[in-house]
Amino acid sequence: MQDQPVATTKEKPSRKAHDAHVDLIAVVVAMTDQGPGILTVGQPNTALPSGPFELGHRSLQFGLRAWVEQQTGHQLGYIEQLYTFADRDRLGEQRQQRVISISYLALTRVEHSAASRKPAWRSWYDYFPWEDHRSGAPAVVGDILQPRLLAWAEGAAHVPVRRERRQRAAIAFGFDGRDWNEELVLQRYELLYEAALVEEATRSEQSASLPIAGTSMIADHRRILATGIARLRSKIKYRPVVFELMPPVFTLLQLQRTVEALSGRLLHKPNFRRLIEQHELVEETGETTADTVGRPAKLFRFRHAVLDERVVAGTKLPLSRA
Amino acid sequence: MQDQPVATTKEKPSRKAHDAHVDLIAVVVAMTDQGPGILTVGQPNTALPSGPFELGHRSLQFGLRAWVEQQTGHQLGYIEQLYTFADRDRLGEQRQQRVISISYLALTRVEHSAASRKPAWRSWYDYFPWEDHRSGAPAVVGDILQPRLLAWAEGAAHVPVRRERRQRAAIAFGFDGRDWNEELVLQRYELLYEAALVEEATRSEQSASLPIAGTSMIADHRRILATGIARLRSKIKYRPVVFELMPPVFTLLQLQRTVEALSGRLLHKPNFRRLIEQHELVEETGETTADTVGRPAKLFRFRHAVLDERVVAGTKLPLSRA
DNA sequence: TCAAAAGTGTTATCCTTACACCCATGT
DNA sequence: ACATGGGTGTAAGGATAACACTTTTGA
Repeated sequence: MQDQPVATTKEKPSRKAHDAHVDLIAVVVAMTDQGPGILTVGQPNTALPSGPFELGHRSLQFGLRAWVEQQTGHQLGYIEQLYTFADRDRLGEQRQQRVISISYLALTRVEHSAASRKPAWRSWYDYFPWEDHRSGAPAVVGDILQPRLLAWAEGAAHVPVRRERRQRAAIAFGFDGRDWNEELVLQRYELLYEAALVEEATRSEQSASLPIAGTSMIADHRRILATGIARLRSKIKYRPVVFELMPPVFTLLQLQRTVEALSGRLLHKPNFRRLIEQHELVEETGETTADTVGRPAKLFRFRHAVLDERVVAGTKLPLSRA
Repeated sequence: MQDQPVATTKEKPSRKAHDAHVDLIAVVVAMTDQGPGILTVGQPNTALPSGPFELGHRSLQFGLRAWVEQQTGHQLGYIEQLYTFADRDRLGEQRQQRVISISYLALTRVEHSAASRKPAWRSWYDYFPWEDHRSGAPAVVGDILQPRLLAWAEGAAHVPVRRERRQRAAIAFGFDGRDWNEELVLQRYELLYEAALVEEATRSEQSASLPIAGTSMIADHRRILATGIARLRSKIKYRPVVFELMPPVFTLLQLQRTVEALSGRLLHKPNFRRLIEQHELVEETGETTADTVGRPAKLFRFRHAVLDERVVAGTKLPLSRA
């Protein structure tokens, strides 16, 4: 590594002029009794843990860990980067400055210890009630969102724009008999934002419009949360990340319930079990549950060896024989 | 959007203390006559286009476009974010400052115009010669990299570390009869870096060690390039991004050659054609090529409609019937 | 006629999906 | 007995992979 990491062919203007403030933001996910939980801060639980990146931080990830620990008392395990974006910020005077926000997705387990600090876990469906399709499509989708989105679409001045809005809404929310796609979390939030159906969209306006859908969050934290949920819903399909959320030992139904909570959809039990066992993701412990009801279930643990053996995902390109 | 985008529960220290310099770096890919090309700058073509994010830039992406255009004369189309990382930088005096690097992947076409400025395209296999398996595994892998990597593995003090190094190398490079996985570009580069087989790894050392494998780049640009290639090799499998690199009209063989160039592997022609046509990614133009040799081929164009209709990828979870 | 590339047919195999059914335990 | 959850069998359908083969052009 060099001291001057970027040498462009052009002149380098004086640096101070465009230096930026860097914020780290965490979407921390764990399974709670109330469903898929995210770690929140602030009094009405409307913010994600976050804080500025400081010179004392050894790296971006260390800075993130430090802030989350300081603000919630929770220690992070698995972390991956989500997205980086920039906004204009205003300093005390007239001068403007940049704010760079670097967001991360973290997966952990809740500690049931009697620790001094109780981290504030909230179900992510509090913020995105339209995302939980485990009991079929929620009423809010057909009763409220669909008519409002269509009204918004028809409100466009030009025909092609109307058509495009209708189509985007139909794809994102599964209107007109289309399938629900649980991965389109961000697209759905963005549509609701554009249609001013979420509180965040009406902040800059004078129009004290009707905040309709779900609990809102400060700044753009809910958009970041949407990004995190989308990433996780996509990733559980091709990489064994669910196990970061599971206790060391679990039954297959517990595993299934977790995947269902994350994806917001019900799964087919026999086929789910075969899928897991066929991929050799788990191994029996030999124990069974002393469950209160029903036949005792075998207990399993994650086969950590799979992380070494395979790289999990397969091809999809029709390779020719070597 | 609010002016103060992040409100933590903690005190906010004075800002200037930890403000950071922000750099934008682009991995710009296009198909050239010499294979998969990346856009380079600098005299021996050892740098990616890059520049600082400035207050005048409307957004990160606009800043990136501006720098690439200014440094290479090339206009960008498709852009996606790759990764953000941080390094410590030294200012003039003793004071340290942060440098945040935000990297992007861009896909374009080369312009065959007689423009004043000729952008400097280089085959990415100049920098990663071990990644091209279109004519089978390159000699360098078996002749040089394998013995050196094994020597490096055996150089570890402890047995478990030796074992782990051997296994990582075997998985990444397909030793011991394992399949080659073209997506592990970054893992391979990191292994070679750890084993000090790339020039970048020997810079801080006094040891004027032997730079073995491929053309090196300044700072960590080659690592960023590896990240971009890996992302692209992965993405062409589940999203129709190849077409960003194709001319408006093309034959199926040209399309196949492009995918082969990107993935570094040969594909099975009949099955490739069926795959493309089955997914309805293209439509015939009605024209055929006036090709110099062989039977004239039908010309196709990308069906842009697929971007609206489907979201392309399928499920992978065993959903229960609604 | 031959080389080179375009293009079609067909089969074996694997994975996914759906349906039907049996097992073990507590109340 | 029956409710609840655990667990197995199997067959249809689709996608993939491998093989063999025909077609159309220019040299």
